[in-house]
Amino acid sequence: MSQNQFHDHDHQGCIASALATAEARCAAEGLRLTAQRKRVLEILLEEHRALGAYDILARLSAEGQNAQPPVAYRALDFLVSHGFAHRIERLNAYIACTLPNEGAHMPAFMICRNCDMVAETGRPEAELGLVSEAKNLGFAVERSSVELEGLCPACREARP
Amino acid sequence: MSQNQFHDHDHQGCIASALATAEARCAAEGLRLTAQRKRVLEILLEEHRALGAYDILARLSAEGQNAQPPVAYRALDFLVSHGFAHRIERLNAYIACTLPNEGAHMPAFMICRNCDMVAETGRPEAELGLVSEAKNLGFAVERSSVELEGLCPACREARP
DNA sequence: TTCGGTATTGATATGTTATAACATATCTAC
DNA sequence: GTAGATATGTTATAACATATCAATACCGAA
Ligand SMILES: [Zn+2]
Ligand SMILES: [Zn+2]
Ligand SMILES: [Zn+2]
Ligand SMILES: [Zn+2]
Repeated sequence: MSQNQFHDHDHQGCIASALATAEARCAAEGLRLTAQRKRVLEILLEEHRALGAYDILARLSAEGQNAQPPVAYRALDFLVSHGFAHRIERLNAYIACTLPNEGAHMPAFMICRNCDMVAETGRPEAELGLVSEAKNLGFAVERSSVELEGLCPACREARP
Repeated sequence: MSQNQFHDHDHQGCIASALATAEARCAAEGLRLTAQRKRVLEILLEEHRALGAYDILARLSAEGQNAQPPVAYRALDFLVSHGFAHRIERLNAYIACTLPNEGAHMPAFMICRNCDMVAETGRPEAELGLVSEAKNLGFAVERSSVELEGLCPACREARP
């Protein structure tokens, strides 16, 4: 994969590699990547955008499944809790992790307000600063949600 | 106000000063801090916790107003868009700004998962790092949401 | 292999958060 | 006072998420 999801990249390879990683990690860790969970991950991987649970349900329904809300939420819970996907709080939506090899990590997201694209950044040095800043105040960070909203490179050029 | 909201402080003064600041800024900027907006801000200021729109509606109803959802959301939109309150994405809830003098700013929040207290930190150096990191990727940050979840000082001591 | 516990799925109902749409009231400027 | 803009009242509905319980699939131990 190229530097980040805002730039052109071999997206079929991007999907295949994420799926392969998920299968390998599940096998290694004794997790069950069932058909439903895998299908939801595939749906998330199709685009570098965040999908709502009901978007996923709509896709499943289009494939003939009569999927009800718990179906999507259960699969998403599995994927999120094991680090194969993330929840974007600002959008009430979900996106496949682009760094599933790293296991649990503290991602940061850039959300384009124009085209809805979402890119995940790797290990933002900055975040370590935040965590230690919190520690100085006596607060023990367990999870973080860092989401930046703005214009992606393509949309910046299109409407400067 | 003391260093942050996790520690004891003169909360009546905390409320009064935030209200005074809001009134002053609205006067200076030609904004209308109407009775409803002011009341919602007062409700938010009562505690250093985030309240959902429907929590606010319940308080308004308890005071005799038959307030419907748009009443809360409109007041919250006003308060948030002018920097008197913030939305906590992770909680789908709202909290009064503790730094209303600074006008628009990029806050970071620490959310205690045990007691639901929320503290706002001032100008986290770290965040500047995130923004410049995004810039390097060609992404123009316009808004940010930085929310840390964990245990506040009091809850850390209570259950170590 | 069969049993029994655990994890997953199916299905229905409900809870929670947020906005659309349109009417009415209030304020401000002319 | 009238007109335009802003704010509020009111109803309905969209969008997001979970509770509950029954049925089935899976997996290791007897
Ligand atoms: Zn890709
Ligand atoms: Zn874009
Ligand atoms: Zn206070
Ligand atoms: Zn606490």
